[in-house]
Amino acid sequence: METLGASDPRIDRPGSVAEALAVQERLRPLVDLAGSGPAEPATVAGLDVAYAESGDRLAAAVTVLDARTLAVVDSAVSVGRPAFGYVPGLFAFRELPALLDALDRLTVLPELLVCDGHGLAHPRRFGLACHLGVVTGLPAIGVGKTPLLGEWTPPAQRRGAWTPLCDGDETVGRVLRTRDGVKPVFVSVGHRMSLDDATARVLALTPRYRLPETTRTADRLCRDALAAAEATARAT
DNA sequence: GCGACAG
DNA sequence: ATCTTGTCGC
Repeated sequence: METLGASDPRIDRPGSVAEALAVQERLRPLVDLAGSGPAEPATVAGLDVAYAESGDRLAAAVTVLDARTLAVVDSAVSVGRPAFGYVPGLFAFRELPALLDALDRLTVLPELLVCDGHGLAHPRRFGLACHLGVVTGLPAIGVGKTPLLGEWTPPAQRRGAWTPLCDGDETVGRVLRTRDGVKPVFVSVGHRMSLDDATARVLALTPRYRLPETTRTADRLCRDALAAAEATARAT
């Protein structure tokens, strides 16, 4: 259950901030902004990671939901170590190896990835959702709980209301109210998905709570997996 | 120069 | 992210 070492041909494992920035610059042009993904995917995956307080271990989880019923139809976890320090803007390098390993363990290939973090709403327009999308080739969207950058005004209190998230002249995402009167989330395009479709998808995934069912199920799974790994480590 | 800064 | 108590509400 351990994350494989530093040998995943799909990704780079930068050893410095400068190297990580170079990787983002190189991959950024590969993001598909045409929205070539299915407007109504049959399956949607949620991805999330939990960290041990010691900071030396993490658990990544992916849950695949039936897009219509929101029932979990598959899931997988991967326990490993953070692959990079936490640096705002380089966040993806920290979780990518473990998330890809978890994706590899799935039986059902999801048609859309819903990431816990941003996509284009990123200083170099290449947040975790873009990175995961490009590396896997799957449509992806980013849903952040707090903004990384951008100017915005609060959307109306009603579920479904939204305002643009802007970085200078560019609209990099949307501030979306997923529940009446509850703090909004920050939606941005990751890969092969339009902002309109991404918004519709997030609303379809939030019939009851602020956060998408995808991230909620993945969050519970990675927390449980981490707790189990910690318990095993303690007993060994 | 001084903050802000996804998880 | 994680650490943390109680508290308000359905």
